[in-house]
Amino acid sequence: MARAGLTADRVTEAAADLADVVGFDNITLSALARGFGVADASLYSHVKNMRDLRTRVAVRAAGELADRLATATAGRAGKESLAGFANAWRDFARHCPGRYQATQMPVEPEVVAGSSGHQRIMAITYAHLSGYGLPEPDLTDAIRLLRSTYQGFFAIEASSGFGHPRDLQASWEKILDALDNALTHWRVSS
Amino acid sequence: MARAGLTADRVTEAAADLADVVGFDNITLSALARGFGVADASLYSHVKNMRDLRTRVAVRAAGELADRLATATAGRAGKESLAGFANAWRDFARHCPGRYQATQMPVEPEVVAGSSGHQRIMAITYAHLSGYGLPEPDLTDAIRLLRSTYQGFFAIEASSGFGHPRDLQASWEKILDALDNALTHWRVSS
DNA sequence: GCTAAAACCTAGGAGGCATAGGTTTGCGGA
DNA sequence: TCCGCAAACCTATGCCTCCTAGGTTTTAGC
Repeated sequence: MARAGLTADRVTEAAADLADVVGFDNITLSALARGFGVADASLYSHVKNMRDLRTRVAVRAAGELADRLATATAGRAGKESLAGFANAWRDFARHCPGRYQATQMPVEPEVVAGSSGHQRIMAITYAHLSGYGLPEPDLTDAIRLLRSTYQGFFAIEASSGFGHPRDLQASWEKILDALDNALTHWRVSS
Repeated sequence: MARAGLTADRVTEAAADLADVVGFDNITLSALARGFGVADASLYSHVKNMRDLRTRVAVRAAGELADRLATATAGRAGKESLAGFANAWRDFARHCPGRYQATQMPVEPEVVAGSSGHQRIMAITYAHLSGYGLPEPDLTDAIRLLRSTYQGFFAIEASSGFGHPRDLQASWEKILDALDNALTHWRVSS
């Protein structure tokens, strides 16, 4: 009978697609195998185990996110760069929820070191704030603020956790204003 | 043989304790049953199913968090209130990670409506910012900013996601300063 | 002591992860 | 062209988890 032509890459891609549908926490080797018309055990030739698969998805998703962030911040500075970065990130979280969740997965330092996606995200994050002229360690503090705010916002948005009737897009824009303001008037450590 | 004396409440408490150890996403009815020296099926007399158990833990944890937030903000205003609120929340997230995760669980509106913990958290959140004098809808926007930032920070902290060597406590204090500043100089909608 | 509800049991099915070890497919080289 | 080998895929199996059905034992109140 015709073979499915499995590959670690194809399995990873299918897992990422599945994650976008059912959530990164709910992907299943069995479901993937069913999708390929293959027995569960067959996947273990391409992926070490569940954890390995999730890590692969995380690395792949990080690469895709890095691409988006790069184009969104290219040639921009200041508030424009901040908004481009944040909106690109939010778009990714909304349109590819499973992949986004994957980018938040805790992974070993060795994996991060070997993942160009993770590396590029960090580099872009630092670079896109250069217009605000913050010195270290304040720059790192500021990045931690932004990262926390974005991640929290996307997580709450994804779980429909904002119950108040206030328009969410309006809140989002107000938050970006507030963050820009916080960066502009940042009080540098003595 | 001696009975374990199970109760929906005792099962919920045990589940919360277990969540603090293994993570809210990793609690297991089997593990709880083992802990009580009881068969898996016995637990179904007290909780409907896994989802019901998680919801119960979420409601209980929300109550505990509300207590802490209440005492942390009592008699304070402005920056003091902000810091008290934020630090109490962070303490909770760090010392009771499973319970904290439970408070973030998406629950049906009916459950929220019937959970005094969830209601009190919302009330305290709005009340503790009264000193900044923000009108609606800006107050809601500001609260969404704080909530996002805290939730994101705690999640990243819990997963050891802050890789940079910069002292985390220092970053946290800097972030609180920035948030206080953002609230103090908030630009109200026209 | 009797009774009814609450607490707990055994049995069993469905589905998920993972390993061991065997079979088929397809491709490069003699 | 055919051989052999590696990759792709298989069956069988074991363990864990959730959950249901239906039965038994304990406990508390009258």
